[in-house]
Amino acid sequence: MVPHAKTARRKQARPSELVAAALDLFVEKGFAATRAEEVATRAGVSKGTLFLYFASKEDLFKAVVRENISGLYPEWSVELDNYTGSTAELLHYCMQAWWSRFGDTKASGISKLIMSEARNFPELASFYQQEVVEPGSALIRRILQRGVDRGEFHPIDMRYGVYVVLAPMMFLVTWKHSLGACLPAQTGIVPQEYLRFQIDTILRGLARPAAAPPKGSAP
Amino acid sequence: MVPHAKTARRKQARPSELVAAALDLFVEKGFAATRAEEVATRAGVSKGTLFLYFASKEDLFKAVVRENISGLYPEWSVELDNYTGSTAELLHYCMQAWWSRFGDTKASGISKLIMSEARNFPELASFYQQEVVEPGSALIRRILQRGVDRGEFHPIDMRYGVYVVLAPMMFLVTWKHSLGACLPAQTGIVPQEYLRFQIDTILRGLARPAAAPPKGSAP
Amino acid sequence: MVPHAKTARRKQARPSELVAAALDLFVEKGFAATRAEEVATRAGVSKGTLFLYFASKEDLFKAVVRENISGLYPEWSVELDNYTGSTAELLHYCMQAWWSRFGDTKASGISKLIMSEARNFPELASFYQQEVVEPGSALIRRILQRGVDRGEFHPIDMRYGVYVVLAPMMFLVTWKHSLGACLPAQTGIVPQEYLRFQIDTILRGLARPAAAPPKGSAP
Amino acid sequence: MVPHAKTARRKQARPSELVAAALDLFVEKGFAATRAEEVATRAGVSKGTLFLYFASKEDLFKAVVRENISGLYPEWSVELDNYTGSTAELLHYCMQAWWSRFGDTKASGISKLIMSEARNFPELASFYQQEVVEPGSALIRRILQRGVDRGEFHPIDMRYGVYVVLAPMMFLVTWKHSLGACLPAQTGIVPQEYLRFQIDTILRGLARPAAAPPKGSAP
DNA sequence: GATGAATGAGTGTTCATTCAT
DNA sequence: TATGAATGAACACTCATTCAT
Repeated sequence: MVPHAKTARRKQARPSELVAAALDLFVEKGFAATRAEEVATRAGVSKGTLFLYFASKEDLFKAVVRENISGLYPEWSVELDNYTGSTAELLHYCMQAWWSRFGDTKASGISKLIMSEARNFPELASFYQQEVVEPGSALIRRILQRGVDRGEFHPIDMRYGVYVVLAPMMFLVTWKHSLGACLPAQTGIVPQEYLRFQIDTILRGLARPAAAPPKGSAP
Repeated sequence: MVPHAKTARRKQARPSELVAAALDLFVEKGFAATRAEEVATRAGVSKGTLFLYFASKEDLFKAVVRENISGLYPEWSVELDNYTGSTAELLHYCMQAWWSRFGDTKASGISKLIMSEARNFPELASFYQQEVVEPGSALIRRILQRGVDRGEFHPIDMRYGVYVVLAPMMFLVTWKHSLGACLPAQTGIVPQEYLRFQIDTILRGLARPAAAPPKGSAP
Repeated sequence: MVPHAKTARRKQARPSELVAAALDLFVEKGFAATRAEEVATRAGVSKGTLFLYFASKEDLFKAVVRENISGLYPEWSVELDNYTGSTAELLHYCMQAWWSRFGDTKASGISKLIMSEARNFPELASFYQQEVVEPGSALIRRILQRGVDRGEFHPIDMRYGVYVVLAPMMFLVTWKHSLGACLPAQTGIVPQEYLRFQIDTILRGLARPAAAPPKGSAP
Repeated sequence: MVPHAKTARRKQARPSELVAAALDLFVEKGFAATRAEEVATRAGVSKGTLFLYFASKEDLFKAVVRENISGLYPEWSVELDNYTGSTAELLHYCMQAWWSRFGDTKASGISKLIMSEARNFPELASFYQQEVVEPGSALIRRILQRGVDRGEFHPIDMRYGVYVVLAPMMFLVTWKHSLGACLPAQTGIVPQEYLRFQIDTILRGLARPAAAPPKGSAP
C-alpha cells in the first residue's frame, strides 16, 4: 500500500523532469513539431510513461506554462503590494525582474511559441490567455493605477494603457526568439538597454505634467 | 507546335498564381497547417503541378515571402520628404498610413509568418531583416531625427528610439494574427484606438520638455 | 484532363478490390481486429491508398455492407412483386434464395460481425439497422402481409410476426460463424434441412385454419 | 508468519472476485473493450494482482465462461419431470422461466459473448457446446418428445425440431446484447411479447392437426 | 503475496512528394 | 507540360504485461 521509497521519489520527480524536457523542446522546435516520444526520451522515460502523467500533449503544454510562467505572478504580486518607492522606480524594478526571471529565460520561448501556434491550437491559446495574459495584464494595470492614484501619472485609459507597457516586452521576447536568433550576435538588441530606453520613454509619456511653476512664479 | 497564346500566358503566370494562393493560405492558416493540395486547388492547378514549379513546400514559402516584401517604402519616403507639418502630426499620419496600407492587410500576415517560422528558415529571416526591417527602421529613424532636428523631440539614442515606435506596431500585428484571432470578437484590441493611445504616449515621452517657464516671465 | 486509360481502369477497380479484401478480413477477424493496412495489402495497394478511397475504416465497412447486402434487396423486391404462386411457396423460395445469395456467402459473416461488435461501434450498428435490418424486415413484412391479404395466413401482429421468420435466419447465420465454425464438420446443422424444417413449422403456425368443412358437409 | 485469518480468506476469494468483476464488464462492454485495469479496480485489487491469478486477459475470459456456465439445468429437469399439464402450457412455462432466470440476467450476456468470441477461443466454444448447448438441447428435446408422445404434437424430426424452439431464444438474447443495446429504448423488441408470439406460432406449427371433423359429426 | 510504475508494440489517419501516363 | 493516383513515413495515444520493490 505504501509506495517504496525509491519508487516514490522517482514518481514524484517524473512530472518535473518531463515538464523540463518539454520546455526545452517546445521552445526549440515549437509545439506541433515536438514529438511526444522525444520529450519522453529526453526525460529518460518511455513514451508510455509520458502519458501516465499527462493525459495529452496539450496537457503537457499546460503544465509547462503553469510551472514556468503562472508561478511567477504570486511573487510579483506580493512585491508590488509591499513596494514603497515611486511608481517610476517600481516599473523599472518590475521590468528588470521580468527580464531576469522570465524574458532571459527559456520560459520566454513559450510566449513566442504561443504567438506562432495559437491559430492551430485555439485551446492552448485561450488557456494561455487566461493563465498568462490576463493575470499579467492585471499586474501591469495595478502598477499603472498605483501611479495614477498617487498622482504620479495622469489619468489613463486602462484598456490601452496596459499595452504601452506590454507591447515592448512582448516585442522583445518575440524578436529574441525569431529574427534575433538568426542574426549575428552583436547585430541586435541589447535587452537591458532596450528595456531601459523603453521605460524611460514610457514613463515620460505617462507622467503627470510637472506642477505649474512653483510658488512665487505668479505675481 | 507553337504554344497557344493563352496557354503560354498561363504557363508564365502559374508561379505567381501559386504564390498568390499560398500567401492567402499561409497567412490564414500558418505554414504547417496549409496543405500543398489546397494551394494548388486554389490556384486552379493540380497538386503535381505545384511541385513542378516549386521543389518543396518550403521553397514555396520562400517564394511567397520574397515576392510579397517590397516597396511600400518608396512612397513613404517621398511623403516623408514632402511633409511640412509638425513631427508629431507626421508620426500620427504615418501610423494611420501604416495601418491602412499594411497592418490591416494580408501583407501583415507575412510579418507574423516570419516571426513564427524564422527559426526554421534562417535565410528568409536574414532576407527579411535586410529587405524589410532595416529599411523600415531607417524610415522611422528619419522621422525621429526630424523631430530632434526641429527641436520637437529631445535627443534620442537612435539604436533604441526606433523600437519605441516599432515595438507597438509589431506587437499589434503579431497579436492580431495569433491570440487576437482566437478570442471572441469584442474581447480584443481596437487597432485604431490602440495606435492612437500608443502614439500619444510615445510622443509625450519623446517630446522636448516644454521650456521651463522663463523666470520672470510672468508680469 | 482526361485520365489515361490504364490509370482510369485501375482507379475504377480500386474501391471494389478494397471492399472485397475488407469483406474477407472483416468476416475472418472482425472489424476491430482487422488492420487497415492489412486490407490495403491484400488489395495490393498501400495503406495511404485505402484512405484515398474511403475516409475511414468505418466508411470502408459501410461500403462493404452496401456492396454485399443492401444491393440484394431490389432484386428480391421485384421477385416478390412478380410472384404469382402461393405465399407458402413464396416463403420457401425466398428462404432458398436468401441462403444461396447471402447466408451461404461470405457476406453473412457481416451480420454475425455486427452482432459481435455493435456495442463498440454504435455508429456502425445504427447504419446496419437502417441499411439492412429495416429493409429486410420490410421485405418479410410484405410477404406476411401478402399471405394475410390472400387469406392464406390468419391475421398477424406484424411487430412480432416478422421475427418469426427473421429469428431462425439470423440464428443460423450467427451459429454458422461462431459455434458452427468450431465444431467438427458433421456435428452441426445442415442449413438446407434446417431452413426447410423451420419454414414448414412456421407456415403451419401462420396458416389460416383449414376452412370449415366444405359446403354441403352440413345438413 | 501464519496468515491472518481474514487475509487468508481474502486470498482465496481473490480469483472469484476477479471473475465476478470480469463477468460484469465483459457482458457490459465486450471482451476487447474491457480493460484489465478496470476489472482489477472493480475487484478491489491492483492491476498487477490480476496477472498474479490469471496469466492473461484471455485466461481470465476462459475462467469467466467456465465459472458461470452451470446448473440451471437440474432445476428445470425436475420441473419438467413433475409437470402434469399440457405440453403447450409446459412450453409457455419454460420460456417464461428461461427468460426470468437466464435471458433477463447477466448470464445471458455470456451466451452472446460466446457467439462473439467463439472463433478466437475455440476450446471455449466446444466447452460451451458440451456444457450448455447439448444439455439445453436435450431439455428441449424432452419437451418436444413429451408433446409427441402424448399426441399433442405431430411427429418431429428432432435434429431440427429443437432449433424451432432454440433459435428464437438465442436470437432474442443476441439481439438484446447487440443491436438492441444501441437502439433508442422504445424502438425495439418487448421480450415478453416477442416470446409469447413466437411460442404461440411455434405451437400451432407443431400441433397435431385437429382431427378432421368426423364426417357426419354435424347434427 | 501485492503493488503500481514502467514499458513499447500496435494502429488509424494525414500529407508532402513522386512518377507513370 | 500537366495530371492525379499512389506512396509511406510520421505521430499521438492505448493498454496488456512485466518486474523491482
